[in-house]
Amino acid sequence: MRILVADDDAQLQRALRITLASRGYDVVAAHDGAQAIELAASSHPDLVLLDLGMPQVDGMDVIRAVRAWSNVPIVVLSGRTDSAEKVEALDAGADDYVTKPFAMDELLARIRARARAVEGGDADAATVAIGDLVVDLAAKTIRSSARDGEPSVSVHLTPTEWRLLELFLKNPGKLLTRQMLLGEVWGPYHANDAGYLRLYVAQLRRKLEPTPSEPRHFMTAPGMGYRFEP
Amino acid sequence: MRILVADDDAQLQRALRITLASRGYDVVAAHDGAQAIELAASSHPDLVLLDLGMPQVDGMDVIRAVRAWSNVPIVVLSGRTDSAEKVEALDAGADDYVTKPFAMDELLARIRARARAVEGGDADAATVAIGDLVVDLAAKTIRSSARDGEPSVSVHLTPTEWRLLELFLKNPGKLLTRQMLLGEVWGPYHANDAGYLRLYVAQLRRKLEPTPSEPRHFMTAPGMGYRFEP
DNA sequence: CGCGGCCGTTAGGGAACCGTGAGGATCGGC
DNA sequence: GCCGATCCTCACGGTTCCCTAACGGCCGCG
Repeated sequence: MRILVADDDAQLQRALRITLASRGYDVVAAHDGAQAIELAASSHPDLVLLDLGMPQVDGMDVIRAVRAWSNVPIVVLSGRTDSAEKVEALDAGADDYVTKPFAMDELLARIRARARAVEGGDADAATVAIGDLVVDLAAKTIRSSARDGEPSVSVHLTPTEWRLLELFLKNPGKLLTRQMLLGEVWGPYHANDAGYLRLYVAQLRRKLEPTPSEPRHFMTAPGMGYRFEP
Repeated sequence: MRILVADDDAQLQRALRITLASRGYDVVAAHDGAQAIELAASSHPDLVLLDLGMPQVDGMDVIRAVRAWSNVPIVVLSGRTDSAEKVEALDAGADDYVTKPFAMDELLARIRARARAVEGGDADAATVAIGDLVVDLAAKTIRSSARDGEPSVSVHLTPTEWRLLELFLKNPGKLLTRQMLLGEVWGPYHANDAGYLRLYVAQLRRKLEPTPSEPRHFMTAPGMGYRFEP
């Protein structure tokens, strides 16, 4: 998820960059309108965070220029609170409008809301790569990434396998105890049946690992549980 | 363009209804949360305007209930200005959040922004090819593409079959859960009647698949739902 | 060296799920 | 009032999935 941050205020620019990066976003920075238009085209961001009050090129022109060739979500930041400018920006193609000063957690929530819309429309987001396979949690599909002319072979997983895989992908690198895995997948009353886990982890390895006998992604932590390594 | 207005304040409700109707929108009114959930399913609105401060059913529960089966844009109205509630509503699935009192022209601009996203999605799926057939969602017609001098044989679908097909075509490649399909087509209270789905998916296959016994486009995902492959 | 615990693997039965056909109930047009 | 279209109910095979059970390999320990 790449976000283009266009703001001429160096201090705010820096704060946004740090905050967004810490949330796992990939941040591209622009310091004036012309640069914003250029980077919106060259860096293919998934979302644009745009300050209207930039020098030289009017922020409104940036919106119109970007909308001429792209449907990327645009979230506007502005110090102006009068509704006239809000209406103008939104009708020019902006998707949301936040007035400064703003609460950072609200801005992040609005960004998440726009990002959610992108994932719903395009299927290219929300995918996780694991080895040569591409996993799309929303669409529940697994396809082999394009290699050596091999046509995209799709892998089929059962509902229980999906629930287990989802837990692994959402906690990369972290140790997942048997108790936690069993509780999340089979409910709190089966927290002692370790047999289920061995079976379904084996199935995931057989379907997703290049060499199931020597797992590289679904590692076992003896006596404790399992760990997923991207 | 149909808008569901859910607000218990009769005066504001009336003002919104008149203003929206004068802008050419088709307005459906709900006066409490339970009615909002019901109408969101039965009237198939293109956008929901939701007041969080309604009695009996919490507005947040309305968001979650609707989001369980529908992706319709939700614009929240609320008197609360603290960012915590904004974050909660947006993360629950709301697309925008406007605090009262608000400027009417700003609200209308935000509604236009959300409506724009909906129409953009529709425009792409004007005509979809599926096998040898060409589906026109806007005109509600299906004809066989030109082949071997065969005159264009048209396929007839019932209203329910159209609603189901529309969902499939708008989410190509994605898994559609039973809950989502049943909620969108038959409303949230029939979310457990899986028999409907089997029957109507079978009808779509019989009418649209070259060999209904071995479907290539309407694939079933056992235990989860169905998937449309173009 | 024998033993027991832990993990991985395989096979099979029972249950849930899905596809299909026939038939009744409801609604609108003529 | 008749009739066709549409929607829903019900029951019956076939398939898929989940769980149980058992067996073999690896390791640490007495």
